[in-house]
Amino acid sequence: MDLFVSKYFNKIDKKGRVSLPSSFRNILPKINKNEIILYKSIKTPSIEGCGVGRLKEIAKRINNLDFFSEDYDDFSSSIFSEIIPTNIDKEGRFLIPEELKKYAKIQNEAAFFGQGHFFQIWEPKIGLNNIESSRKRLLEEKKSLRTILTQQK
Amino acid sequence: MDLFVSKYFNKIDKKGRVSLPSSFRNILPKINKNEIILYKSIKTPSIEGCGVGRLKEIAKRINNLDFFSEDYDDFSSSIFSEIIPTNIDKEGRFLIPEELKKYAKIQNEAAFFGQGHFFQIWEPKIGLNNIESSRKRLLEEKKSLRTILTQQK
DNA sequence: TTCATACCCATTGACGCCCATATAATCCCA
DNA sequence: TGGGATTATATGGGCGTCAATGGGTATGAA
Repeated sequence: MDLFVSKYFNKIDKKGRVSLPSSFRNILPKINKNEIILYKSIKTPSIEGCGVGRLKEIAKRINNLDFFSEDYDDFSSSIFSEIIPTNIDKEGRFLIPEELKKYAKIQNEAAFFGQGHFFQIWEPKIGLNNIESSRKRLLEEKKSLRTILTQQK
Repeated sequence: MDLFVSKYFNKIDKKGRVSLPSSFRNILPKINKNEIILYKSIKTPSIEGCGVGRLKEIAKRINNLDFFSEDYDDFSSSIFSEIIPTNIDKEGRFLIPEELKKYAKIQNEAAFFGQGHFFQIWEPKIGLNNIESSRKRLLEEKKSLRTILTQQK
């Protein structure tokens, strides 16, 4: 499995350390296997993270936006300048920067949600509520959900 | 036969392990033959499962959506975070995650129902009742299998 | 010095791997 | 073709390993 999937709830210890779920660690490329990048989610009060390789993908997507649009400026400045490279220790733990912790209202426990090519870190209750709302929105638009889930190649 | 078909009733042992029916195991691709993915059924109190190949298809489709759209967020959080990859041991057994067991009210025995490209896991009595009601609904609405099978899209 | 962080070591519980057995299915040969 | 022998499947249990977590200490920057 080479995608970030599933949910994990890990504790943050006195020193501020938290384990990146083992299955997430295994997805990181062997080179840079002890580094992830973190940044504020644009649309939600959560932290997003991924391996360093993913950064290039994001850059490409932004670059495809119209260079003179407001979106371009907005994304470009809100993403790149906000990115925080972070090291993972030998036990697979890392420190969540204070600013990001505050942004996501995280205190003693962090919820890790797989999102395919990246993952999110939430305050557990807020995160679960958000998943609930996303799911409701999708179910209301049954047609698109069916298309994605049931299409055969 | 490369489809999940038929019904099986297997016991869950003290450690929580249950055998994936042999005929289901044989359908899994040789690569990834010891991994399945599980998730809550959207419409019924049951667990659905399939091989990892199917997930990659879905991931590809989601990734093709507009990266900055709400749909993208909704799909990725409702689908990827709900998916639970699970390993199958050498004897062909796996663990049903607690959360899913609770969702499907499964305790000591699990019913496996083939559904073609995926399968469902039910609490045996609930599952059998569901089949019964489905059958009744079909009869009451006087739909014949023939009607359904010959319908054009 | 003081604070922050990385490294090292320890603990606990869960899980994977291995081996064993019973029952069922299949095979094979006289 | 009958019946013993082999194989497959479902199931049970021991035990080592790993993931998550906690804490001590060294290192380095302010």
